[in-house]
Amino acid sequence: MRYVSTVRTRRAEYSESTRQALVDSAIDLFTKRGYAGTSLDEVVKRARVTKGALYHHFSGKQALFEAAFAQVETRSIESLTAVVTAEGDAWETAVAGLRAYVRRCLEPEYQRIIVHEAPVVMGWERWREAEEHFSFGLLRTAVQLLVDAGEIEEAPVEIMARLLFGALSAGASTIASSSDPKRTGREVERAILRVLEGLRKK
Amino acid sequence: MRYVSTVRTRRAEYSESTRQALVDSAIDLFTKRGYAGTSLDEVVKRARVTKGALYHHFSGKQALFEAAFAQVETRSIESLTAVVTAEGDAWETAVAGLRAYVRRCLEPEYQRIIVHEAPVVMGWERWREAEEHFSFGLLRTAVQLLVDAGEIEEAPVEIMARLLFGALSAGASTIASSSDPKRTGREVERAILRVLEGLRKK
DNA sequence: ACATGACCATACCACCGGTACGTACCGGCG
DNA sequence: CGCCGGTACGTACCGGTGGTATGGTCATGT
Repeated sequence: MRYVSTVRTRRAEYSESTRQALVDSAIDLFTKRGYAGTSLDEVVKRARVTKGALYHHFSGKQALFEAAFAQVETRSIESLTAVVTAEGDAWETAVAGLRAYVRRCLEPEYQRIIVHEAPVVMGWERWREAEEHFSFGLLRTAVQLLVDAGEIEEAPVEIMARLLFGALSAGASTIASSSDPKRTGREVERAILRVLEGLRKK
Repeated sequence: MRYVSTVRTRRAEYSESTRQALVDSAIDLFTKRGYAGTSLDEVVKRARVTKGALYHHFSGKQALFEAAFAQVETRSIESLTAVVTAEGDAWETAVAGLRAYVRRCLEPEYQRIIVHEAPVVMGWERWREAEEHFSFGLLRTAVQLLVDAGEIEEAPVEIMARLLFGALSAGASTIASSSDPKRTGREVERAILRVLEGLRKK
């Protein structure tokens, strides 16, 4: 069967719908119980299909996770790019992007799936590669913009972005598990800002 | 049977030996294939015992992992405390400790078990609690010492230590997966030093 | 109209973590 | 020395899970 781009059959919509239901179910369960803790039986049960449907759309549990990963990341990118690519002072937009990213890190689905589970489930190398097109890629371009604008001193952008990424993730985890997330959130933001200020050209 | 502290029966030595063999086997396999990827059958096979022995010494796979975790961390602590508690300039010893820690992060067993797998296997909260007595506790005291010595500006030590911990882990991962680890190692060290210098009081 | 393939359900298998239970053997005691 | 209690395992088995094999249904191209 050839899918002509102009047409969109009803059957194709059904198929896409079940696929989407599977991914949504997966995101929900992976967030709550983690990768190892969720069974495919439960995923298909919530999506009201069977494993036959799952294995038709995905090659396995791993692939299902990667689809969930991509979906969560895509949702993030859409809102973040708007912030980072805004006009105006480079430093200000960078700080705004930082705040936005920290907020996103607080969402349970991002916290669990992207930050914590993905590196072990996908393997660090593959995770790194995937992140090039998503959050990390955005962060790196943001750092690059700061360097280009002469705000921070010349440095290997790749390395700096990696370190910042790690610090942000750790900060997000700290906030998420804090007994007073609001307060901790402010402290983390202040701390990261201080780090950035330390890197800033005088 | 009461174990009098002065005596050490031959039987007890055998038992301790098999326990140690199990932990060693676990460390080896967890490092190579990760937690989910290693089966208990293989662990006991390499240790030349059966699951009966394993479940006599440990309550389950999770407990075995935590034993491996503790062993790897204990090995690290011994060498690191020597560096950090050395006499001399606070700034210098902190930098030396940093170098030592980055080196340790490059060991595959530390990289995989402590940095990557532990937070998901043990759960972030429990991992955080355990790390209080190990690497992270050491890092935090190091940061505290710097603050006390007036080297860096006042700040929530807990938060700063968390961020540094995350940055260090990310740096270590970057080095480990680099095509030119030596060069990347130098760059990461320089980058982290620059971050620290940025925090330093003028 | 018929073949074809997309889409999905059902039944089943191999494997893994965990449990139940049996056993060999050491160490103390009368 | 004989008995006994408990430790330190080995063996057999179970429920559940990821993955596969097979078949059925229905839209769509020819």
